[in-house]
Amino acid sequence: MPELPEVEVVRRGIAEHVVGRRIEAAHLFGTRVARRHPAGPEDLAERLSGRLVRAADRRGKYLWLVLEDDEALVCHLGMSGQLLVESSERPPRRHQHATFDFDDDGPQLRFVDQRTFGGLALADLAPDPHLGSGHEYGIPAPVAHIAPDPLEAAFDVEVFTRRVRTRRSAIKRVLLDQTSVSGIGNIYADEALWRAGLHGQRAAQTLSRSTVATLTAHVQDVMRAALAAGGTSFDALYVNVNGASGYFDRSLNAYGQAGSPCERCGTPIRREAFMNRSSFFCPRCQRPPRVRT
DNA sequence: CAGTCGCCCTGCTGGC
DNA sequence: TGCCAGCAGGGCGACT
Repeated sequence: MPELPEVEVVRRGIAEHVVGRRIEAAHLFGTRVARRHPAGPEDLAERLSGRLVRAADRRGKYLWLVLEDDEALVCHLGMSGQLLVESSERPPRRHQHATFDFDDDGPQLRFVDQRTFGGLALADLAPDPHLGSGHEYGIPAPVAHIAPDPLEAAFDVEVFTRRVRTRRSAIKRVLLDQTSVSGIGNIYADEALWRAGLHGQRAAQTLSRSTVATLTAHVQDVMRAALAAGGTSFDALYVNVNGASGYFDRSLNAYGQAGSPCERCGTPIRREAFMNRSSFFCPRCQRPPRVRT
């Protein structure tokens, strides 16, 4: 399940192996992969051919290839998407939904996605309203609605704190809301909450400024640690651009650890349903609120 | 408008 | 052994 660190690992791979190359031909298989591209897969493939890839950029879990003429190929990996750089001589991958050939003799780029929550679209780039964001080519239109992620220059902890303290919903819900802060999924939400000793169902608006600051720092720390380890992997669905799995999953303290002793206090980690998915937490370090939000 | 919910999809797992 | 329900879950449209 690629979240921010995993997507960043993929972005770095694209920057190294794809940026600076010119697309000779794009091939899209099926219609679902281009469902966010209103003009359809044929239009997308046609408009990508001949385009130079100038840069690889990212905000949260959205990744995009900067093309010429202020346009970008926006890519979301969904739950199981992979971008693979490998020879076109190799047999097609199972669940391979797109391939990109370049006008050199190098390997092709492949988009592979088992559960098909991911997708590709061509979009206009517009200047980022966030000051000094570091996104020199701008932000694609389909990404404009999400908030900066915790690892980018445009992220403002003051803005995020104000947002949290006006929200009537549970803090975990706010962490997962990409319009409040982007890049956090179920795994890193649970990990950051565990590190902060906060239960995910605590009402966001009851948290003090310093508690939000601490939580934010834990989000940043756990993501940096995952990034340093090359991303998290569980079932080999996540593979980086060269096909190598990450290994940060060995360091998870909460997510997926139901029944295992908490690293801090030894109490068994508990799993509970929340928002139609699972939450993992230590019932001693992360006291549930009296009134659940 | 803030908040919440259900659906999209495939493969693996566990229970009977 | 085989079958099927349940689970994994990001994002978005459709509601209240």
